[in-house]
Amino acid sequence: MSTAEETGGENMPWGEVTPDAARRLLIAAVEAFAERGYHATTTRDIAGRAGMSPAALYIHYKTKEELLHKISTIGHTKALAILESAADGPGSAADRLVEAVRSFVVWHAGQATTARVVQYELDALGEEHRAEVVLLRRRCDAAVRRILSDGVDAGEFEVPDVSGTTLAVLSLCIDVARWFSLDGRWTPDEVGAMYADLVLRMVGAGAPGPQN
Amino acid sequence: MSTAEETGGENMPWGEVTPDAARRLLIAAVEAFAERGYHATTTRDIAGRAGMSPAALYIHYKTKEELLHKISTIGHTKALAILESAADGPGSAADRLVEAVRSFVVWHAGQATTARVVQYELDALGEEHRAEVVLLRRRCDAAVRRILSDGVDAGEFEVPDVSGTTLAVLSLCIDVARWFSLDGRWTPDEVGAMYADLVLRMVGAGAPGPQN
DNA sequence: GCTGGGGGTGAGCAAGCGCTTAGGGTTGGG
DNA sequence: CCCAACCCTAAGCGCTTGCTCACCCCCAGC
Repeated sequence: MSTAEETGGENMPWGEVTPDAARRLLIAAVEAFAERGYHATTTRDIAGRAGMSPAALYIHYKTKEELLHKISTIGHTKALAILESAADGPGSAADRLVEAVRSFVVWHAGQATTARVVQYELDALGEEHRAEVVLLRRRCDAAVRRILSDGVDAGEFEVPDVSGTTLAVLSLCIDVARWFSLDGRWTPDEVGAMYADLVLRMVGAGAPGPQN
Repeated sequence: MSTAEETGGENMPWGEVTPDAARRLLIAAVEAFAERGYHATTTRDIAGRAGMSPAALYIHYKTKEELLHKISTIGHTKALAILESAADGPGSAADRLVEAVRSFVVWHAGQATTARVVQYELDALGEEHRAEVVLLRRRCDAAVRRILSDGVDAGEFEVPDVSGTTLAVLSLCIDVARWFSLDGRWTPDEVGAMYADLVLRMVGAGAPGPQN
Protein backbone atom coordinates (compact mmCIF):
# COMPACT_ATOMS: atom_id res chain seq x y z
CA MET A 1 0.00 0.00 0.00
CA SER A 2 2.22 2.80 -1.22
CA THR A 3 2.38 3.73 -4.90
CA ALA A 4 -1.12 2.59 -5.76
CA GLU A 5 -2.51 5.31 -3.50
CA GLU A 6 -2.76 7.54 -6.53
CA THR A 7 -5.61 5.43 -7.80
CA GLY A 8 -7.43 5.67 -4.53
CA GLY A 9 -5.76 2.63 -2.99
CA GLU A 10 -7.06 0.14 -5.51
CA ASN A 11 -4.96 -1.94 -7.84
CA MET A 12 -7.75 -3.31 -9.97
CA PRO A 13 -10.89 -1.22 -9.42
CA TRP A 14 -13.40 -3.51 -11.12
CA GLY A 15 -11.54 -6.81 -10.87
CA GLU A 16 -14.52 -8.52 -9.24
CA VAL A 17 -16.69 -8.04 -12.32
CA THR A 18 -16.61 -10.95 -14.78
CA PRO A 19 -16.64 -11.91 -17.57
CA ASP A 20 -14.39 -9.50 -19.39
CA ALA A 21 -17.08 -8.12 -21.69
CA ALA A 22 -19.32 -7.33 -18.74
CA ARG A 23 -16.48 -5.47 -17.04
CA ARG A 24 -15.70 -3.43 -20.13
CA LEU A 25 -19.33 -2.40 -20.35
CA LEU A 26 -19.44 -1.48 -16.69
CA ILE A 27 -16.30 0.64 -16.92
CA ALA A 28 -17.72 2.36 -19.98
CA ALA A 29 -20.91 3.05 -18.06
CA VAL A 30 -19.01 4.55 -15.12
CA GLU A 31 -17.19 6.95 -17.43
CA ALA A 32 -20.33 7.94 -19.30
CA PHE A 33 -22.43 8.39 -16.15
CA ALA A 34 -19.68 10.46 -14.52
CA GLU A 35 -19.31 12.70 -17.57
CA ARG A 36 -22.91 13.35 -18.49
CA GLY A 37 -25.05 11.92 -15.71
CA TYR A 38 -27.19 8.79 -15.75
CA HIS A 39 -30.22 10.23 -17.51
CA ALA A 40 -28.20 11.99 -20.20
CA THR A 41 -26.30 8.81 -21.02
CA THR A 42 -27.69 6.51 -23.69
CA THR A 43 -27.25 2.77 -23.86
CA ARG A 44 -25.83 3.31 -27.34
CA ASP A 45 -23.12 5.53 -25.85
CA ILE A 46 -22.17 2.95 -23.23
CA ALA A 47 -22.00 0.12 -25.76
CA GLY A 48 -20.05 2.34 -28.16
CA ARG A 49 -17.41 3.18 -25.54
CA ALA A 50 -17.00 -0.54 -24.85
CA GLY A 51 -16.57 -1.18 -28.59
CA MET A 52 -19.80 -3.12 -28.95
CA SER A 53 -23.16 -2.75 -30.58
CA PRO A 54 -26.14 -1.43 -28.56
CA ALA A 55 -27.66 -4.89 -28.29
CA ALA A 56 -24.56 -6.40 -26.65
CA LEU A 57 -25.32 -4.54 -23.44
CA TYR A 58 -28.45 -6.58 -22.87
CA ILE A 59 -26.61 -9.89 -23.01
CA HIS A 60 -24.82 -8.98 -19.77
CA TYR A 61 -27.30 -6.64 -18.06
CA LYS A 62 -31.07 -6.68 -18.00
CA THR A 63 -31.47 -2.90 -18.00
CA LYS A 64 -29.49 0.32 -17.92
CA GLU A 65 -30.58 0.76 -14.31
CA GLU A 66 -29.04 -2.60 -13.38
CA LEU A 67 -25.69 -1.23 -14.53
CA LEU A 68 -26.04 1.77 -12.21
CA HIS A 69 -27.13 -0.50 -9.39
CA LYS A 70 -24.07 -2.70 -9.78
CA ILE A 71 -21.77 0.32 -9.90
CA SER A 72 -23.44 1.91 -6.90
CA THR A 73 -23.43 -1.22 -4.78
CA ILE A 74 -19.80 -2.10 -5.45
CA GLY A 75 -18.74 1.51 -4.93
CA HIS A 76 -20.62 1.99 -1.70
CA THR A 77 -19.33 -1.33 -0.38
CA LYS A 78 -15.79 -0.19 -1.09
CA ALA A 79 -16.36 3.20 0.57
CA LEU A 80 -17.94 1.56 3.60
CA ALA A 81 -15.03 -0.86 3.94
CA ILE A 82 -12.62 2.07 4.01
CA LEU A 83 -14.53 3.84 6.77
CA GLU A 84 -15.22 0.76 8.91
CA SER A 85 -11.64 -0.39 8.61
CA ALA A 86 -10.53 2.95 10.01
CA ALA A 87 -13.27 3.17 12.62
CA ASP A 88 -12.56 -0.30 14.01
CA GLY A 89 -8.79 -0.02 13.65
CA PRO A 90 -6.16 0.57 16.31
CA GLY A 91 -5.06 3.86 17.80
CA SER A 92 -6.66 6.81 19.48
CA ALA A 93 -9.88 8.38 18.23
CA ALA A 94 -7.78 11.11 16.62
CA ASP A 95 -5.62 8.51 14.84
CA ARG A 96 -8.69 6.69 13.56
CA LEU A 97 -10.37 9.90 12.44
CA VAL A 98 -7.29 10.96 10.51
CA GLU A 99 -7.04 7.57 8.85
CA ALA A 100 -10.76 7.51 8.04
CA VAL A 101 -10.78 10.96 6.44
CA ARG A 102 -7.46 10.49 4.71
CA SER A 103 -8.27 7.16 3.05
CA PHE A 104 -11.88 8.12 2.31
CA VAL A 105 -10.75 11.33 0.60
CA VAL A 106 -7.94 9.59 -1.26
CA TRP A 107 -10.50 7.21 -2.69
CA HIS A 108 -12.90 9.98 -3.66
CA ALA A 109 -10.09 11.87 -5.38
CA GLY A 110 -8.24 8.94 -6.95
CA GLN A 111 -11.45 7.23 -8.06
CA ALA A 112 -13.29 10.50 -8.68
CA THR A 113 -14.99 9.15 -11.78
CA THR A 114 -16.50 6.24 -9.88
CA ALA A 115 -17.19 8.28 -6.76
CA ARG A 116 -19.11 10.89 -8.72
CA VAL A 117 -21.50 8.25 -9.96
CA VAL A 118 -21.72 6.54 -6.60
CA GLN A 119 -22.39 9.71 -4.63
CA TYR A 120 -24.43 11.81 -7.03
CA GLU A 121 -26.58 9.42 -9.05
CA LEU A 122 -28.34 7.78 -6.12
CA ASP A 123 -31.73 9.24 -7.08
CA ALA A 124 -31.57 7.61 -10.50
CA LEU A 125 -31.83 4.17 -8.92
CA GLY A 126 -35.18 2.41 -8.68
CA GLU A 127 -37.09 2.30 -5.42
CA GLU A 128 -35.77 -1.03 -4.12
CA HIS A 129 -32.22 -0.64 -5.32
CA ARG A 130 -32.00 2.81 -3.75
CA ALA A 131 -33.24 1.41 -0.44
CA GLU A 132 -30.43 -1.16 -0.46
CA VAL A 133 -27.82 1.51 -1.05
CA VAL A 134 -29.26 3.83 1.57
CA LEU A 135 -28.59 1.11 4.15
CA LEU A 136 -24.92 1.10 3.17
CA ARG A 137 -24.88 4.88 3.51
CA ARG A 138 -26.28 4.69 7.01
CA ARG A 139 -23.47 2.36 7.99
CA CYS A 140 -20.97 4.90 6.62
CA ASP A 141 -22.58 7.51 8.83
CA ALA A 142 -22.47 5.17 11.82
CA ALA A 143 -18.75 4.47 11.35
CA VAL A 144 -17.83 8.15 11.44
CA ARG A 145 -20.20 8.83 14.32
CA ARG A 146 -18.56 6.01 16.27
CA ILE A 147 -15.15 7.62 15.97
CA LEU A 148 -16.45 11.03 17.01
CA SER A 149 -18.36 9.62 19.99
CA ASP A 150 -15.30 7.71 21.16
CA GLY A 151 -13.21 10.86 20.87
CA VAL A 152 -15.70 12.89 22.87
CA ASP A 153 -15.97 10.19 25.55
CA ALA A 154 -12.20 9.97 25.77
CA GLY A 155 -11.92 13.74 26.09
CA GLU A 156 -9.89 13.93 22.88
CA PHE A 157 -12.50 15.89 20.94
CA GLU A 158 -14.65 18.87 21.79
CA VAL A 159 -17.76 18.57 19.65
CA PRO A 160 -21.05 20.31 20.56
CA ASP A 161 -23.17 18.33 18.07
CA VAL A 162 -21.91 14.86 17.15
CA SER A 163 -24.69 14.18 14.61
CA GLY A 164 -24.20 17.49 12.86
CA THR A 165 -20.44 17.17 12.80
CA THR A 166 -20.68 13.61 11.45
CA LEU A 167 -22.83 14.91 8.64
CA ALA A 168 -20.46 17.81 7.94
CA VAL A 169 -17.37 15.58 7.86
CA LEU A 170 -18.95 13.10 5.46
CA SER A 171 -20.37 15.91 3.34
CA LEU A 172 -16.97 17.58 3.08
CA CYS A 173 -15.27 14.34 2.02
CA ILE A 174 -17.95 13.25 -0.43
CA ASP A 175 -17.97 16.59 -2.21
CA VAL A 176 -14.33 16.01 -3.15
CA ALA A 177 -15.64 13.77 -5.92
CA ARG A 178 -17.46 16.75 -7.44
CA TRP A 179 -14.56 19.19 -7.74
CA PHE A 180 -11.41 17.06 -7.80
CA SER A 181 -9.18 17.19 -10.84
CA LEU A 182 -10.66 20.26 -12.45
CA ASP A 183 -6.98 20.95 -12.77
CA GLY A 184 -4.04 18.94 -11.49
CA ARG A 185 -3.16 21.22 -8.62
CA TRP A 186 -3.25 18.53 -5.96
CA THR A 187 -2.64 14.80 -5.81
CA PRO A 188 -5.18 12.59 -4.02
CA ASP A 189 -2.66 12.10 -1.19
CA GLU A 190 -2.24 15.84 -0.75
CA VAL A 191 -5.97 16.44 -0.56
CA GLY A 192 -6.31 13.53 1.85
CA ALA A 193 -3.66 14.95 4.17
CA MET A 194 -5.09 18.47 4.01
CA TYR A 195 -8.62 17.28 4.72
CA ALA A 196 -7.52 15.09 7.61
CA ASP A 197 -5.94 18.17 9.15
CA LEU A 198 -9.03 20.31 8.55
CA VAL A 199 -11.30 17.70 10.13
CA LEU A 200 -9.06 17.35 13.17
CA ARG A 201 -9.44 21.07 13.70
CA MET A 202 -13.22 20.79 13.30
CA VAL A 203 -13.40 18.41 16.27
CA GLY A 204 -11.19 20.55 18.43
CA ALA A 205 -8.16 18.26 18.19
CA GLY A 206 -6.29 20.19 15.55
CA ALA A 207 -2.72 21.29 15.85
CA PRO A 208 -2.50 24.91 14.71
CA GLY A 209 1.23 25.26 14.47
CA PRO A 210 2.99 21.85 14.11
CA GLN A 211 2.57 21.32 10.40
CA ASN A 212 5.17 23.73 8.95
CA MET B 1 -34.03 40.69 8.43
CA SER B 2 -35.30 38.39 11.14
CA THR B 3 -38.21 36.03 10.50
CA ALA B 4 -37.66 35.70 6.78
CA GLU B 5 -34.36 33.98 7.45
CA GLU B 6 -36.15 30.66 7.27
CA THR B 7 -36.56 31.09 3.57
CA GLY B 8 -32.88 31.78 3.12
CA GLY B 9 -33.21 35.50 3.65
CA GLU B 10 -35.45 36.17 0.70
CA ASN B 11 -38.97 37.54 0.80
CA MET B 12 -39.86 37.01 -2.83
CA PRO B 13 -37.38 34.54 -4.37
CA TRP B 14 -38.30 35.04 -8.04
CA GLY B 15 -39.85 38.49 -7.84
CA GLU B 16 -37.60 39.81 -10.59
CA VAL B 17 -39.06 37.44 -13.16
CA THR B 18 -41.97 38.87 -15.16
CA PRO B 19 -44.60 38.47 -16.46
CA ASP B 20 -46.49 36.26 -14.05
CA ALA B 21 -46.85 33.30 -16.40
CA ALA B 22 -43.10 33.24 -17.04
CA ARG B 23 -42.44 33.23 -13.30
CA ARG B 24 -44.85 30.36 -12.69
CA LEU B 25 -43.09 28.34 -15.36
CA LEU B 26 -39.69 29.13 -13.92
CA ILE B 27 -40.72 28.13 -10.40
CA ALA B 28 -42.19 24.92 -11.78
CA ALA B 29 -38.92 24.24 -13.56
CA VAL B 30 -36.88 24.81 -10.39
CA GLU B 31 -38.98 22.29 -8.51
CA ALA B 32 -38.86 19.72 -11.27
CA PHE B 33 -35.11 20.09 -11.88
CA ALA B 34 -34.41 19.83 -8.15
CA GLU B 35 -36.52 16.69 -7.78
CA ARG B 36 -35.48 14.70 -10.81
CA GLY B 37 -32.56 16.52 -12.38
CA TYR B 38 -32.49 18.55 -15.57
CA HIS B 39 -32.20 15.68 -18.04
CA ALA B 40 -34.89 13.60 -16.39
CA THR B 41 -37.35 16.48 -16.43
CA THR B 42 -39.63 16.86 -19.45
CA THR B 43 -41.02 20.09 -20.79
CA ARG B 44 -44.45 18.52 -20.40
CA ASP B 45 -43.79 18.08 -16.69
CA ILE B 46 -42.74 21.71 -16.24
CA ALA B 47 -45.75 23.03 -18.13
CA GLY B 48 -48.04 20.68 -16.23
CA ARG B 49 -46.80 21.89 -12.85
CA ALA B 50 -47.44 25.47 -13.96
CA GLY B 51 -50.96 24.49 -15.01
CA MET B 52 -50.34 25.03 -18.69
CA SER B 53 -50.11 23.04 -21.88
CA PRO B 54 -46.69 21.92 -23.17
CA ALA B 55 -46.75 24.54 -25.90
CA ALA B 56 -47.17 27.46 -23.48
CA LEU B 57 -43.60 27.05 -22.30
CA TYR B 58 -42.24 28.12 -25.67
CA ILE B 59 -44.10 31.42 -25.64
CA HIS B 60 -41.92 32.59 -22.75
CA TYR B 61 -38.70 30.63 -23.25
CA LYS B 62 -36.95 29.59 -26.43
CA THR B 63 -35.70 26.26 -25.09
CA LYS B 64 -35.64 24.15 -21.95
CA GLU B 65 -31.98 25.03 -21.57
CA GLU B 66 -32.83 28.75 -21.48
CA LEU B 67 -34.94 28.06 -18.41
CA LEU B 68 -31.99 26.42 -16.67
CA HIS B 69 -29.74 29.27 -17.72
CA LYS B 70 -32.08 31.88 -16.23
CA ILE B 71 -32.38 29.90 -12.99
CA SER B 72 -28.64 29.36 -12.78
CA THR B 73 -27.73 32.98 -13.49
CA ILE B 74 -30.20 34.47 -11.03
CA GLY B 75 -29.23 31.92 -8.38
CA HIS B 76 -25.50 32.40 -8.75
CA THR B 77 -25.91 36.16 -8.71
CA LYS B 78 -27.80 35.89 -5.45
CA ALA B 79 -25.20 33.56 -3.92
CA LEU B 80 -22.37 35.83 -5.03
CA ALA B 81 -24.10 38.89 -3.54
CA ILE B 82 -24.32 37.10 -0.20
CA LEU B 83 -20.61 36.25 -0.17
CA GLU B 84 -19.37 39.63 -1.43
CA SER B 85 -21.57 41.49 0.99
CA ALA B 86 -19.97 39.56 3.83
CA ALA B 87 -16.44 39.74 2.43
CA ASP B 88 -16.56 43.50 1.94
CA GLY B 89 -18.52 44.17 5.11
CA PRO B 90 -17.29 45.59 8.41
CA GLY B 91 -15.62 43.75 11.27
CA SER B 92 -12.61 41.51 11.75
CA ALA B 93 -11.77 38.70 9.33
CA ALA B 94 -13.33 36.27 11.79
CA ASP B 95 -16.55 38.32 11.91
CA ARG B 96 -16.74 38.46 8.14
CA LEU B 97 -16.01 34.74 7.78
CA VAL B 98 -18.74 33.87 10.24
CA GLU B 99 -21.21 36.10 8.45
CA ALA B 100 -20.23 34.76 5.02
CA VAL B 101 -20.59 31.12 6.02
CA ARG B 102 -23.70 31.69 8.08
CA SER B 103 -25.68 33.57 5.42
CA PHE B 104 -24.38 31.40 2.57
CA VAL B 105 -25.44 28.24 4.40
CA VAL B 106 -28.79 29.70 5.44
CA TRP B 107 -29.49 30.39 1.79
CA HIS B 108 -28.42 26.91 0.67
CA ALA B 109 -30.65 25.36 3.34
CA GLY B 110 -33.64 27.68 3.13
CA GLN B 111 -33.60 27.74 -0.66
CA ALA B 112 -32.34 24.17 -0.98
CA THR B 113 -34.58 23.49 -3.95
CA THR B 114 -33.11 26.37 -5.93
CA ALA B 115 -29.59 25.79 -4.64
CA ARG B 116 -29.62 22.16 -5.72
CA VAL B 117 -30.34 23.18 -9.28
CA VAL B 118 -27.87 26.06 -9.19
CA GLN B 119 -25.01 24.01 -7.74
CA TYR B 120 -25.51 20.59 -9.28
CA GLU B 121 -26.93 21.13 -12.76
CA LEU B 122 -24.10 23.29 -14.07
CA ASP B 123 -22.97 20.66 -16.56
CA ALA B 124 -26.38 20.59 -18.19
CA LEU B 125 -25.88 24.14 -19.46
CA GLY B 126 -24.65 24.76 -22.97
CA GLU B 127 -21.05 25.75 -23.61
CA GLU B 128 -21.48 29.54 -23.58
CA HIS B 129 -24.00 29.69 -20.79
CA ARG B 130 -21.82 27.52 -18.60
CA ALA B 131 -18.84 29.80 -19.24
CA GLU B 132 -20.85 32.80 -18.02
CA VAL B 133 -21.81 31.01 -14.83
CA VAL B 134 -18.28 29.78 -14.20
CA LEU B 135 -17.18 33.41 -14.05
CA LEU B 136 -19.68 34.05 -11.27
CA ARG B 137 -18.35 30.99 -9.45
CA ARG B 138 -14.81 32.28 -9.62
CA ARG B 139 -15.92 35.50 -7.98
CA CYS B 140 -17.49 33.46 -5.19
CA ASP B 141 -14.17 31.73 -4.69
CA ALA B 142 -12.36 35.08 -4.71
CA ALA B 143 -14.64 36.51 -2.03
CA VAL B 144 -13.94 33.67 0.40
CA ARG B 145 -10.26 33.68 -0.41
CA ARG B 146 -10.14 37.41 0.33
CA ILE B 147 -11.49 36.87 3.83
CA LEU B 148 -9.06 34.05 4.55
CA SER B 149 -6.07 36.01 3.26
CA ASP B 150 -7.03 39.01 5.35
CA GLY B 151 -7.33 36.80 8.41
CA VAL B 152 -3.93 35.24 7.83
CA ASP B 153 -2.30 38.64 7.25
CA ALA B 154 -3.90 40.00 10.42
CA GLY B 155 -2.69 37.00 12.40
CA GLU B 156 -6.27 35.99 13.19
CA PHE B 157 -6.19 32.74 11.24
CA GLU B 158 -3.63 29.96 11.00
CA VAL B 159 -4.12 28.40 7.58
CA PRO B 160 -1.35 26.38 5.85
CA ASP B 161 -3.05 26.38 2.43
CA VAL B 162 -5.38 29.30 1.69
CA SER B 163 -6.44 27.98 -1.75
CA GLY B 164 -7.21 24.54 -0.43
CA THR B 165 -9.09 25.84 2.58
CA THR B 166 -11.11 28.22 0.40
CA LEU B 167 -12.14 25.28 -1.71
CA ALA B 168 -12.99 23.17 1.34
CA VAL B 169 -15.09 25.90 2.95
CA LEU B 170 -17.10 26.52 -0.22
CA SER B 171 -17.44 22.79 -0.84
CA LEU B 172 -18.75 22.23 2.67
CA CYS B 173 -21.34 25.00 2.36
CA ILE B 174 -22.48 24.10 -1.14
CA ASP B 175 -23.04 20.47 -0.24
CA VAL B 176 -25.66 21.59 2.28
CA ALA B 177 -28.03 21.92 -0.66
CA ARG B 178 -27.63 18.19 -1.35
CA TRP B 179 -28.52 16.80 2.05
CA PHE B 180 -30.60 19.48 3.75
CA SER B 181 -34.15 18.65 4.76
CA LEU B 182 -33.97 14.92 4.37
CA ASP B 183 -35.75 15.24 7.68
CA GLY B 184 -36.55 18.36 9.65
CA ARG B 185 -33.88 17.90 12.28
CA TRP B 186 -32.35 21.34 11.85
CA THR B 187 -33.58 24.75 10.77
CA PRO B 188 -31.53 26.71 8.24
CA ASP B 189 -30.43 29.07 11.01
CA GLU B 190 -29.20 26.19 13.15
CA VAL B 191 -27.16 24.72 10.32
CA GLY B 192 -25.79 28.16 9.52
CA ALA B 193 -24.64 28.70 13.08
CA MET B 194 -23.13 25.24 13.37
CA TYR B 195 -21.26 25.55 10.08
CA ALA B 196 -19.94 29.01 10.96
CA ASP B 197 -18.49 27.49 14.12
CA LEU B 198 -16.98 24.53 12.26
CA VAL B 199 -15.36 26.81 9.70
CA LEU B 200 -13.91 29.09 12.38
CA ARG B 201 -12.24 26.03 13.84
CA MET B 202 -10.92 25.02 10.43
CA VAL B 203 -9.02 28.29 10.14
CA GLY B 204 -7.60 28.03 13.63
CA ALA B 205 -9.83 30.75 15.09
CA GLY B 206 -12.35 28.43 16.70
CA ALA B 207 -13.40 28.61 20.31
CA PRO B 208 -13.42 25.07 21.75
CA GLY B 209 -15.20 25.73 24.99
CA PRO B 210 -17.20 29.00 24.89
CA GLN B 211 -20.33 27.75 23.20
CA ASN B 212 -22.11 25.85 26.03
C1' DG C 1 -70.28 45.54 -31.85
C1' DC C 2 -66.43 44.89 -34.38
C1' DT C 3 -61.62 44.09 -34.48
C1' DG C 4 -56.62 43.27 -33.71
C1' DG C 5 -53.29 41.18 -31.22
C1' DG C 6 -51.09 39.00 -27.28
C1' DG C 7 -51.50 34.69 -24.41
C1' DG C 8 -52.92 30.30 -24.81
C1' DT C 9 -54.17 25.27 -26.80
C1' DG C 10 -54.57 20.47 -29.45
C1' DA C 11 -52.48 17.89 -32.41
C1' DG C 12 -48.50 16.28 -34.21
C1' DC C 13 -43.56 16.04 -36.39
C1' DA C 14 -38.85 14.30 -36.66
C1' DA C 15 -35.56 12.43 -33.85
C1' DG C 16 -33.86 9.70 -30.33
C1' DC C 17 -34.82 6.62 -26.53
C1' DG C 18 -34.59 1.71 -24.00
C1' DC C 19 -35.00 -2.59 -25.34
C1' DT C 20 -36.08 -7.01 -28.46
C1' DT C 21 -35.57 -10.40 -31.93
C1' DA C 22 -33.94 -13.11 -35.81
C1' DG C 23 -29.89 -14.47 -37.47
C1' DG C 24 -24.60 -14.94 -38.30
C1' DG C 25 -19.66 -15.92 -37.23
C1' DT C 26 -16.41 -18.52 -34.30
C1' DT C 27 -14.94 -22.19 -31.44
C1' DG C 28 -14.34 -26.75 -29.11
C1' DG C 29 -16.12 -31.78 -28.62
C1' DG C 30 -17.28 -35.97 -31.11
C1' DC D 1 -16.43 -32.87 -40.91
C1' DC D 2 -20.41 -31.68 -38.38
C1' DC D 3 -22.80 -29.21 -35.10
C1' DA D 4 -24.30 -27.10 -30.98
C1' DA D 5 -23.26 -23.46 -27.65
C1' DC D 6 -21.88 -19.01 -27.12
C1' DC D 7 -21.35 -13.86 -28.30
C1' DC D 8 -22.43 -10.61 -30.80
C1' DT D 9 -24.86 -7.70 -34.53
C1' DA D 10 -28.37 -5.41 -37.86
C1' DA D 11 -32.62 -4.00 -37.93
C1' DG D 12 -36.33 -2.23 -35.93
C1' DC D 13 -40.51 -1.80 -32.48
C1' DG D 14 -43.20 1.09 -29.57
C1' DC D 15 -42.76 5.05 -27.10
C1' DT D 16 -41.28 9.62 -25.43
C1' DT D 17 -38.75 13.63 -26.25
C1' DG D 18 -38.06 18.79 -27.38
C1' DC D 19 -40.27 21.63 -30.09
C1' DT D 20 -43.71 23.68 -33.87
C1' DC D 21 -47.82 25.25 -36.10
C1' DA D 22 -52.47 26.31 -37.23
C1' DC D 23 -55.95 27.96 -34.73
C1' DC D 24 -58.84 30.09 -30.79
C1' DC D 25 -60.30 32.88 -26.96
C1' DC D 26 -60.54 37.08 -24.47
C1' DC D 27 -60.39 41.92 -24.03
C1' DA D 28 -59.14 46.99 -24.90
C1' DG D 29 -59.89 50.80 -28.40
C1' DC D 30 -62.91 52.93 -31.64
